[in-house]
Amino acid sequence: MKLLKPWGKAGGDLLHLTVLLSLDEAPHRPGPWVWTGFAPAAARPYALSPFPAWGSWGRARQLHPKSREHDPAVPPEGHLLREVRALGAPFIRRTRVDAWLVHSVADGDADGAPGLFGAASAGGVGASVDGDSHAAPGGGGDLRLARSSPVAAGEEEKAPAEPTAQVPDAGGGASQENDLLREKGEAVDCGSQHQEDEAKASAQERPRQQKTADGNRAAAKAAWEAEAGSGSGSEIQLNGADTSLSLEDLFQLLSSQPEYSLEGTSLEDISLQDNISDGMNSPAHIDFSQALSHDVNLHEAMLLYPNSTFRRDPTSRTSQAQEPFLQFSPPTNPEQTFHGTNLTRLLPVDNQMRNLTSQDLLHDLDITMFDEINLTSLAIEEGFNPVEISQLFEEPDSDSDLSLNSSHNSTSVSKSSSSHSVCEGATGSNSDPEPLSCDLEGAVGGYYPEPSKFHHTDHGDLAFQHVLHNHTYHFQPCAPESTSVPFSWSGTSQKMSKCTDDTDRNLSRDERCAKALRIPFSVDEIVRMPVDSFNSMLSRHYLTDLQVSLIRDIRRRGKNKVAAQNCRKRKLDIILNLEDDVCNLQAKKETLESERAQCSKAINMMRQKLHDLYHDVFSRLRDDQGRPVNPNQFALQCSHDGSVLIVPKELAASGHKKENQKGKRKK
DNA sequence: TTATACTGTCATGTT
DNA sequence: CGAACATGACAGTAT
Repeated sequence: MKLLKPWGKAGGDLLHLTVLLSLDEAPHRPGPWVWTGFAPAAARPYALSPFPAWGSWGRARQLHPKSREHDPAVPPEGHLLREVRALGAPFIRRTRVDAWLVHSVADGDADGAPGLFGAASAGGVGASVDGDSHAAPGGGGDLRLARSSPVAAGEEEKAPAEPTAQVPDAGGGASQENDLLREKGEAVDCGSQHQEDEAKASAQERPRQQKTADGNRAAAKAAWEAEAGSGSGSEIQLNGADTSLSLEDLFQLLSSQPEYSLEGTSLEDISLQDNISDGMNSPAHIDFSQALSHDVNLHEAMLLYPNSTFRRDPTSRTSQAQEPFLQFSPPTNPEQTFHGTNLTRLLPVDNQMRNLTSQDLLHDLDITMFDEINLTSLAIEEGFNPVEISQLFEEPDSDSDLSLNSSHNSTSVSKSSSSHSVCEGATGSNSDPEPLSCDLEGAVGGYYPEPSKFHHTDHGDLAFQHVLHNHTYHFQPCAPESTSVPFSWSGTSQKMSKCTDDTDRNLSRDERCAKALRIPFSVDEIVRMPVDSFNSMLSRHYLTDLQVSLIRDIRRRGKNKVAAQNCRKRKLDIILNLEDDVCNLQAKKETLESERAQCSKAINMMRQKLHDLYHDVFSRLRDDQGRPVNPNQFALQCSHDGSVLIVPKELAASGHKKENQKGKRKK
């Protein structure tokens, strides 16, 4: 059994609620085993096993996006839910994440290695359903799958015997799943192993939980458990003995589709409303059906204010989300917040209690967003424009852009070991995330045609240092060298931020390097300029060696880039032409073969006609005595003057030989 | 996770 | 001889 992990671009992507499939590869039970989960929107096109090796289903296969649209076998992106429906509702309803988790833990995943969505957790998307909760420092992920797993796993085995512990409708699905598990020999393994792991997990985790969970949270949790345990008020009783709303349960709920109403219990009726959004004003409750069908961002749902509606605008979301955090003092230790150790502290107390389950869920979903939110909230308190900060945070190139657009005292020099070019490093670490450790000494110390453009703002540096002093922001994702490169925060920050976003986002490495070294020509000019103009240009301007070197490198690389493009285009053309030639030749061959067949057919027809005519003539011939001529003894022979003679076959044969000999002699 | 396509870059040879 | 060009190979990224 394999779980399809979400992958793809994690950074900055909003978490969308979608369905993730996994395939059951058991050879004796072909067909898909469907699991559900969360995935970044970017993973959706691949949610149907893009790699044939991953499953026997093989319906969807990896195709280049260009070719995918031509392949009817690959379902369009928007049809995933329909595909899931087509696979059968019971499997969808009976999603079991914990079973996999048990295996994962047993395989050594308990140390916090990426689990179901652990891989994405590092990038911030999909971070965790699994839990990273295992590894969440400080026990932030105190709501673990494993917590409900033992019961779930036990239930996995006991499901047929304890149908009451299931969702009213889940009995059928449970039995089917149990059957599947038994066939795979995993159910027992799941159960036993799961309980062992649960014992370990609970032993390790609970003290941490007790340390980290604040009183409100504990109270809320207790209240919830009491309520759920009593079975009253909860329209869906999840996982029997363990009455807490686990992630797995949420998985089930969220991944189920509203039309599969869980035996008459639609998602809208699910007690999640009572427990997740109960604390909020009622209009803000999460509409899971909408979420499922419209990819509503879960964070939006979580952060909804009573009078808010689902918004997709990140800006509005940011500004909206920051409000609750304003009520709190900034965490004294940013690390604590950035790693999501106690995110609930960022929420108001009342919401904290009410959003317990959603907090737990969403904490695991995307820590990155919380990082962003924390940063934003902190920045607000520092008097910075949250939008700018958000942009900086989101901007993958913000490091380079910042260092490029602001004045610098110095930066590290990074020269290529293989050449004299500056800003090397793209080869090893391509484009955007590249450190861009350009040598700016020449830029700072050299002469520039437009020195007025440069404004060094000491107070800006001080402002940033102030920020660094108070909050050690971790810009590593976007600014590995930011600590050594002070930049202007104030005054020009707005302009800078705008410039960063609007103009630098799509700059190539050479363009950014050229900008960094204040080279007064565009990259396009440098590359396309004729060599004479280029040389005269270099001589006309006072340029440092570094600038000249960079310019020549830019020109060389630009030329070579164009050459490579042309070369590839040419190669592609050649290949296409060859393919065309092959097609043409094949068509020609087929044509010739058909012509040949037609000729053979015509020849045969002619031969048959001649044969018939020959016999017809003979049948009409009579000798002197009026008897028919025997065609075995005589033959018809055409003379040169057109007359037809009847000759004995022996003479005709000798006559043919003589003619053939004459013909050969003539030749 | 793996396969594939694309792209930029470098080294090297050719024009 | 140097510049431009062509191309194989490699690495990184996107899908």
